[in-house]
Amino acid sequence: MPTILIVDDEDDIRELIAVNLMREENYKLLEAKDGLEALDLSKNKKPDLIILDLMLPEMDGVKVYKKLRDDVRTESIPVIMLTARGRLEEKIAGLEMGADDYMPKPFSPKELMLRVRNLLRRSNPNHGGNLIESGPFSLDKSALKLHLEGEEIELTATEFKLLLSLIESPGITQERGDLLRKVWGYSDMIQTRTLDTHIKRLREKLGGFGEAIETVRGVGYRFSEA
Amino acid sequence: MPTILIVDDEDDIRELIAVNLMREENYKLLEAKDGLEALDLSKNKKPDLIILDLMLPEMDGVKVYKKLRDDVRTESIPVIMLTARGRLEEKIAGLEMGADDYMPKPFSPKELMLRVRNLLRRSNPNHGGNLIESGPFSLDKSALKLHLEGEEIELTATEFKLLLSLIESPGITQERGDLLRKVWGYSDMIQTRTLDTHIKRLREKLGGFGEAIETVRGVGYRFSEA
DNA sequence: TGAATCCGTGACAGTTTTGTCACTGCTATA
DNA sequence: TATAGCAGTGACAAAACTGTCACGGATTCA
Repeated sequence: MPTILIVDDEDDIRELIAVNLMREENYKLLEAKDGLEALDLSKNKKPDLIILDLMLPEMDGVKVYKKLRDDVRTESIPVIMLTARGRLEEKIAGLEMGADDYMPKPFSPKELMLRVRNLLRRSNPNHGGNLIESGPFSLDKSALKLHLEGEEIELTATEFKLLLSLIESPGITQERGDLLRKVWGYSDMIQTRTLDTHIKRLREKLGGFGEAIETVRGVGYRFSEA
Repeated sequence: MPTILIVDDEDDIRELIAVNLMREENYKLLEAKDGLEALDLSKNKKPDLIILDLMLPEMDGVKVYKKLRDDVRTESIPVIMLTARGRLEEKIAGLEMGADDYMPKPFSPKELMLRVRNLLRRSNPNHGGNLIESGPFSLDKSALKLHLEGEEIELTATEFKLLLSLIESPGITQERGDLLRKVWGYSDMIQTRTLDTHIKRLREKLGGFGEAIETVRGVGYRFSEA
């Protein structure tokens, strides 16, 4: 759950952004009205992303940005700059400073969402090693959940381990004994129907994508990325 | 569960190794009596580690080793060479060829175990991104288990997610709301005793190490690596 | 085609997990 | 020291999870 810091002196703009961010994703928000507050929050709460209006009272956005970049605690946080349309010099200044992205005002909330999502993905690839992806499948090892085409699918602990075992070796047939060992810790006991039952439950939860788990008769199962 | 290929023409040595490997760890074993069989198995079953006796009928171990290294499918598999004591020329030849380790015969099973474990750890660091370690804690994201000072501790799905959340930000205090969001997906509902109860259960399972989860009164909890 | 295997499936009961609650104990502050 | 707020704890019932089994369908091979 990434934390996003919104820095703008206009209440309604902060509100607009906040509402749109909260709608689609599970973000945590921080807000700041001026540069000093922004710098303070950035150091103490360390957001994953900053949305920074360049027009600020007291200390302008460019100054804030430079101060952020000068501190080891904040230098790597990606920043999206908000700038009034047509103020080209600001835009150029922003890009030259190495800003990660900028948005001219007035902006489309949808577009902002997309940029936020992209930047977060870029700066935090793989969700800290907790995401394993294969085709449309995205397994979250920290939440024990599966994301499949935008849908979030709850898995039980056993289902999760089983799917992870399969998905970690795409295209490779895993013998029944292997899977029983990996998931259940069984050392022998091949003559059990437990594996089949759990495969069935998994396939059910995967809906149409259940076919990604292929049966290899007499051997075991294989995950094939679509 | 790593696969280990034992290559030796003497039945009793293979047996000796097998028995010792199986005793302490959860390895899967393959066995080969001669060089041809070894090469065949290496390509088709792809072991994570090979224990190779240099004295083999037909094709000697050095030749087998060279062939392994010449094939992209097997070149990165670590090899432990077994060599008769005092045959210094073999020892040197082995090391020069880039062998990963060697053991003079007769060898101590215990020592062999240690070398196996070390090599596997070295060649497969982090268990493929599934291990997260902090002090004596080692969380296995694929098995949903905790290893603590050699002991294996079973965790429920909720306990696992909670401990992972804490352990991923060592030293950082996480607010009650944050943890509730991360682990349970609650968006508000701070006034619940659920978190406390699960913290208690976790601490119990951690035994003496339960103190690693510190209470920050009025705020939340913090994991501190010992 | 027929026999033998192997796999898919639905039902079910035992077990484990889970969240809640009431109560107790602790800590900070005045 | 008194008080209020917060955290720890044990018990409990509901819910979820899990493994097993019997049966039926599918596949392989002779």
